Amino acid sequence: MAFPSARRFKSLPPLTSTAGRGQADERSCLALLQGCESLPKLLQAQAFLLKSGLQANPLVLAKFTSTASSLDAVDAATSLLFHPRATTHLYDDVLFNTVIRSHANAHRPESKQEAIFYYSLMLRGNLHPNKFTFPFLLKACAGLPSAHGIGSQVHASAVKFGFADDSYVQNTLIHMYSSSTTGLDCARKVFDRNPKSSPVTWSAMIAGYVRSGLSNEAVTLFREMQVSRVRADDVVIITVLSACADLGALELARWLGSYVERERIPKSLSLCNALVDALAKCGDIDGAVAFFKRMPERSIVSWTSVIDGLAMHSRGSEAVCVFEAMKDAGVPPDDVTFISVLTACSHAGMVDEGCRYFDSMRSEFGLQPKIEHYGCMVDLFSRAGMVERAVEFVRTMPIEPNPVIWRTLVSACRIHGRLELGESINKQLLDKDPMNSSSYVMLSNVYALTRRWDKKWEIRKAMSKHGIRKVPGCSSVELDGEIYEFIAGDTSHLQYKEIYEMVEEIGRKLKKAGYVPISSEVLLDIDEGDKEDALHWHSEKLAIAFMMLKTPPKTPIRIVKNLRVCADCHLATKFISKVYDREIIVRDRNRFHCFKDGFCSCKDFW
DNA sequence: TTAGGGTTAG
Repeated sequence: MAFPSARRFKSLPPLTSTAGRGQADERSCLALLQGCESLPKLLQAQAFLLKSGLQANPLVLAKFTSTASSLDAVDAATSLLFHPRATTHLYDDVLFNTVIRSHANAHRPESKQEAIFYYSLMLRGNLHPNKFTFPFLLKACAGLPSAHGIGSQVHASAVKFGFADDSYVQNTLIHMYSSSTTGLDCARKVFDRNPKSSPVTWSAMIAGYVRSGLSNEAVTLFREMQVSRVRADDVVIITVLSACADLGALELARWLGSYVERERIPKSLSLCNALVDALAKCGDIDGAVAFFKRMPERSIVSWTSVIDGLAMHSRGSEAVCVFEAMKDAGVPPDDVTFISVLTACSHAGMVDEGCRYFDSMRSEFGLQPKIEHYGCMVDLFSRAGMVERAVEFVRTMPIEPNPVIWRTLVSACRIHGRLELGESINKQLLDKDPMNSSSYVMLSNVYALTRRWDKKWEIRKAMSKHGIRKVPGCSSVELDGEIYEFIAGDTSHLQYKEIYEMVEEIGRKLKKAGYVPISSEVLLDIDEGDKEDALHWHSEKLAIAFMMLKTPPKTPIRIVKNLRVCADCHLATKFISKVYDREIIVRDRNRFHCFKDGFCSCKDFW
């Protein structure tokens, strides 16, 4: 058989011999390849293989490719395998599986594409795939942006060769299809057809929902799994915990923590990390820190999760302490850690510390700041009211600013009363990024603040011209293990009349206590009385009223929002926390607000 | 040689 040459050959030293040298050389080659993890070692082995003429020995080649852990090593190994002078009649399915697996496991989309290329090479050489081939191949498909399209072709191939019913193939099919939003229905079809006796099948489908942002569906499926009495393992728990983190489902996250203890599920490092992350993102930062402290082993992910959690809760100085402890423990921070540390400084108004840490990325750790780190710095200056400095920072930064950075600046201008500057930046932003609804909403806010209703009307027209709609505000709460969602002005809830009456009652009590609604938050040119009404029905107030009705006095109320808290809801919630003596913990789009005794943990700084 | 997961600016 004749294989076309692979596309990316490294230049290889000239061959001194192509003849096999017998068993002794084969054994020494295998010994050399044992534990051959690093690239220099692999290249050394590669040279030895060529020298001894063993580069076409399938046993040696399979070993060679399977030891290749880094991308460069995979390249080096395959270039040797498909060397023009390699003796191709020795190629077999096992060898190709090894090559496909190495490429499927490499973290780079091009490598996944390569895996598929080698499969086509295999078929062109009239080699038949075996049952191991498809799980590798489908995993490669899952990593591609066009997973659904290519994956279904591979699926058809698995059917043709009679391996589609294998349980490993079925589970990887679920994973592959659910890796793209368009394939979620296909994944569910495969899932529904399966016996579902293994936790692998369940976690593949549950994770698919989480990846598509359907965490509620993920939790529902986990409950079905409980009913069907399949024992969850650590991977299932990790997946469901990530759904909890997304939803802010604290009760469920805590329940999973105790389930792990009760069922003696192995507390792997990843599982512990997932629990720390979920507890922090669900608002139980003290629980997260306590669990983190008890962990027998900690990775960079554990440290970063805890720093990030503290940052979200405005506990900047504690976050910085943990960061220092991490360095003392000999764990060097990476770029993700720095995003968390800089966020911590930003949310706690620690400008000097933030600048120092930003500089230390390069000077102490040799890390090149990315656009996200520049974004953190713009946010750091902006929140602290240093608008000029933020603008200057953007002007001189060595990377092209992206829309996120421009939006951060616009928002700073609005909060700190620099309306003209904000307006001009916002207009540029709309030119560059005309399809983003938040740019329109922000500019519309500026016009509302300056009472330029005609301009606001133009914005509304521009939005409808582009077919853009404002994302509706949504607040959710967890009660007895159920998640209840509220959307502004929503009347679909069964008890909506009671809820609306409660909102009215709260409003009356608040006014007696001195609350004056902030009506500039209403983006309509209606009279003041109607504006107050519109504010009443913000989703956050509906959620609070619902929990007031449903829980005993003094029970803390936890709310998860999809947008940032508006100024009026922020003020009203402060009053509610005092008047009703309730702790109210709100997770907004990017941080936590803990309202207690009339104050918020963000110190009105968000 | 086989499957499922895992911290990221606003």
